[in-house]
Amino acid sequence: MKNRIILHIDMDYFFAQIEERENPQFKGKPVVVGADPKEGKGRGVVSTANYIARKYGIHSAMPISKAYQLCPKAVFLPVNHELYQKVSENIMNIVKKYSPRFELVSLDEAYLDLSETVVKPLLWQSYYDSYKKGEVLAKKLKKEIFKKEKLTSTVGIGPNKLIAKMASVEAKPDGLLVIKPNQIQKFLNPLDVEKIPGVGPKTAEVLRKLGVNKIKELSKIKKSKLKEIFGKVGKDIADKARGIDKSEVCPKTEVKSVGKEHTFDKDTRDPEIIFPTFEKIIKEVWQELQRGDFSIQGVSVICRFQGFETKSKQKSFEKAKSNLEFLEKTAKKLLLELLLKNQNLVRLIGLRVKVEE
DNA sequence: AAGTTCTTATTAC
DNA sequence: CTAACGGTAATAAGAACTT
Repeated sequence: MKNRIILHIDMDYFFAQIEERENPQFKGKPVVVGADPKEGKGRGVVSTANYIARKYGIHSAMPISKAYQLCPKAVFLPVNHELYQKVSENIMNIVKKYSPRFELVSLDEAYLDLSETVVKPLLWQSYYDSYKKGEVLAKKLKKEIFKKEKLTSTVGIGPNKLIAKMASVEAKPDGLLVIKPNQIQKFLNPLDVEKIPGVGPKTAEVLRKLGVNKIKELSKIKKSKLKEIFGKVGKDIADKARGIDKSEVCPKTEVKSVGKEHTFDKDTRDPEIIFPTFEKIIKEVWQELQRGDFSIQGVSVICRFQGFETKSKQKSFEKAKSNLEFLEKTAKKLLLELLLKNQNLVRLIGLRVKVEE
């Protein structure tokens, strides 16, 4: 299908909005969902903050200690994953009804390919008429979700996943933004390069040093030049700056690795803390592996030390293994090697298993 | 020299 | 005082190693 219409839906400040819904007494107050702030000594990060909290400068992924500094009187709540999972299922069951071409991105995000739904049925209509139909559909979807779940969402619509996603980001909260093919450049040009999915802080910093801040400037750089600087992703970035994205809605990717990690309350070197924690991690990863018919192709152990220096050690196997004793033996050996080579205090330990099938 | 494995970095939600 | 930074997963690049 050449001319597609893709919809991206993103729930507004999802975790925090659910908490507001469940606890009306929080309405009007700053709400921060994430790690325990522990009077400002917490080690985790903010998962989601409502818009009132954001006015204090609090945002996702911010250290919870900083969030506490910015607004100690905010309502701080732990992540209630079970609840959000359930609400997510309810919502996604609604979203799915609007097109069979459905792709779940995370608990609060999904794509729909509306092409079949909205382009084909009336052959006499133009591709542009279909955008109108898409917009009507989006309004209905938002309304249905709000009626049934009392939660607001934002929808973006465009000719591909990239534009749909970027449109929804610009439109939130409680928004709807439709970008037709002839509006792509106008939409992208004034946005910061970091608005492109795949351009994070590091890439943006390199671009900034080249005097490139806006997507308009980025789109003027030759693809070959970007490829030179950023390698394979440079090519993608060049396409994205021009609004080009051929990726399909749906393909559910198979699991390639399963892992667990844990950050200690304090940096430590105490074997009475480190090893029992690691045993637990191994057991949990093994549990997770049992949920599918996985075989172990490789084991990698991660240690983050004081000062955030992160080291990993891995071992892969020609013929896949599948027994707990082997996993334990290999993982412990790798951890020992890491700890011997690095004498600093340990902040985090983790285990990741490469799997097949 | 080529192919595989290991290590680190970056990104996203 | 000047940083503070979770957990899970994918992917890419280059180093380090086998063969």
